[in-house]
Amino acid sequence: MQRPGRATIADVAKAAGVSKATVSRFLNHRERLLSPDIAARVEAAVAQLAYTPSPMAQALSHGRSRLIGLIVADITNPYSVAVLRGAEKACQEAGYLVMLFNLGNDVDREREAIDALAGYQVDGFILNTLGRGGLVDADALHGKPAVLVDRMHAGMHSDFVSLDNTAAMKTACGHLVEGGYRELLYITEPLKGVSSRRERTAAFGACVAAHEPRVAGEVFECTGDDGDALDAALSALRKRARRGRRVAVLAGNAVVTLRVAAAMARLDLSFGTDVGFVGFDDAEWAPLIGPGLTAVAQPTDAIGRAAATCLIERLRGLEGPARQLLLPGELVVRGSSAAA
Amino acid sequence: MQRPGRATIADVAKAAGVSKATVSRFLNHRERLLSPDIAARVEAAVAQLAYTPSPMAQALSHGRSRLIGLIVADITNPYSVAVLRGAEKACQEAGYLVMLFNLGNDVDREREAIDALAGYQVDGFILNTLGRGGLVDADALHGKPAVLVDRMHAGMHSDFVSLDNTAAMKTACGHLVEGGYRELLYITEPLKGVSSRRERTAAFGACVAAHEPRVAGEVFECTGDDGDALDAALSALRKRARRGRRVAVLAGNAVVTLRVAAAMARLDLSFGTDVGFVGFDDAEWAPLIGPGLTAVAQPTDAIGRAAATCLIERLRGLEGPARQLLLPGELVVRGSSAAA
DNA sequence: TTGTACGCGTTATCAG
DNA sequence: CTGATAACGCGTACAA
Repeated sequence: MQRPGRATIADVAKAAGVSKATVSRFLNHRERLLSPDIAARVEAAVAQLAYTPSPMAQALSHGRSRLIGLIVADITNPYSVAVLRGAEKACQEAGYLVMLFNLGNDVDREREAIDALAGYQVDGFILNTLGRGGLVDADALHGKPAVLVDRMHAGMHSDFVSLDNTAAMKTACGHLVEGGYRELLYITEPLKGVSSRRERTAAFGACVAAHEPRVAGEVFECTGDDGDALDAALSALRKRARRGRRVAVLAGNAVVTLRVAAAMARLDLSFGTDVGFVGFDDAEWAPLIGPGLTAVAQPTDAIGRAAATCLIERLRGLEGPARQLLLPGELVVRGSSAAA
Repeated sequence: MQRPGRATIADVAKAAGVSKATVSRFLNHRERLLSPDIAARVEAAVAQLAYTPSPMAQALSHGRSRLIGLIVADITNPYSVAVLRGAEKACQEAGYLVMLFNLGNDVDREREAIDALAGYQVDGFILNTLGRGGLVDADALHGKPAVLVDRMHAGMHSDFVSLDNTAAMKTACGHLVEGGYRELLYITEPLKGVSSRRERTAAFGACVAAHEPRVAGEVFECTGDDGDALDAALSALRKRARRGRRVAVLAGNAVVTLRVAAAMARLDLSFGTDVGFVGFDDAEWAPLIGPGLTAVAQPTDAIGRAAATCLIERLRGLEGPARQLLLPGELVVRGSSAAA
């Protein structure tokens, strides 16, 4: 029994009557032959002392830590949590541990986060951040590989995993148009150069253009502070509906969906009857609001898994240009987008 | 310029023309006097090379890693995320980093999680788990301190931080009784020995007893699989309301609230008019369901902070018996518990 | 006040 | 096939 920590490789070596090197080889280079009796002795000693190598010491010596740094812009965002969950699962299966760093929406802390994580010798990064706090380039990453999730950073050629925003938006718009909606309002958080927001907004514009002049569309950037502006936008939309032209809102993510739902309640408007609705992100509460909220469900688990897998492939030495994985969303139809 | 990693203490020493020990002292023992010119040289070298000590090597050598292991039963639970957020903030402020391990509701992986984290020399643990997978005692913690959050483990004398369940339940019940509700149904996830669930259930029983025979109460354990049973329980409750005796449901947490809301929709029942409602956990969507869901808001951020602070105090050497921090909840009244 | 030498636990190299 | 030995980066007795 050891008093302080766990058994070390030296303890095992002593117990087995061999050298530390032999023990190390027994564990790491099983392919090379060891004389059977020595192997047996080592194995017994390892088992008896319940020996586990110290990842810290391994990291120091061998260079790899089997740690993956996951940086999230805002852990409050259910999307991020869902992705994190998928990534964590994949990492654990591959023998990696995740170190989480939450930016709490403080853009400037991204550099700090990377440095802190790099200090612990993480083998690579999964980044779900804005990437605006001081140009996160390959250099700032301390030469370690990274995978970007949902948000592309300008001038960074890392692997990238995300929802296929263009296709998803096309599906959502198509569904509404088919259901008879003719005035579409896309509500998004302020673009601020966030790639996913820009992509969705651009795709929205393209969809509307494809149906013009039968369909009209508008974009509204919605901040958290200014509920009045949102109310105004919604009631304007409602008023603009004339001659049976039905109106609908598309929400850029779950946060916006919540804001829209609150505004609808304030204005005493009903989903589906007064205003059609489709939102990105299918939250657990989506079926319970009004007649049920139609949503574009993101394959968050798959996105997280893909990000982790991608990164681990790189860690295993995969070379080649940056890859882009765009995963398809799924439209979950509920009462809020009922046809005429 | 270093090719591989960052500058090491040796690089700084060389650049300043001193020994590694001097550099180390300059950083760690500022109180002791160093000759001013040497100090200046070291300082300059440190700045110029942008030197940062490797936490890994520090951990290996000095024993402490400035890492805190946070083990969560289920990261999908918004409560856990909120607590995590508070804990993470406090940790960062104190210079600690959080390593997250998510059990994904797999009880048996708790031991695995602790061992993995201990391998990385975490200085202590924050545990939000069931504590049933193989008796997590002080021994299994590798001698490191721990703080329990929300769920007490049997036979473990660690610090404990949680909502004051008894007081919160008393407030919730009192509010309903005062509002004229006379038939109360408390719906909880299966108790399974989870301390917080048991406490709330016990407190519910006590509250009902205090008002008997004016008020009647019942407890229903609601699994995720069996929606029919929940529907039956709800419609039974509804039927049992006679002679103007109003009925209400209390939900043990946000997950249950979601299930209840779904069941209410299936049965075409309305919150507030048909059935009163108060739920534990005030989720962001609570105001948007029906007439707004009355909720017991937990001080999740404070709980997380308190847990982290508690642990860090122990890490700094605080002795003494295990402490219990019970933080008060806040009742947020909305339409679902409207008075007669 | 500063430098030397060693230990932390592991892996890799190089002899044997 | 196996055993010394030198890193890895840092803190700290101990010596000067």
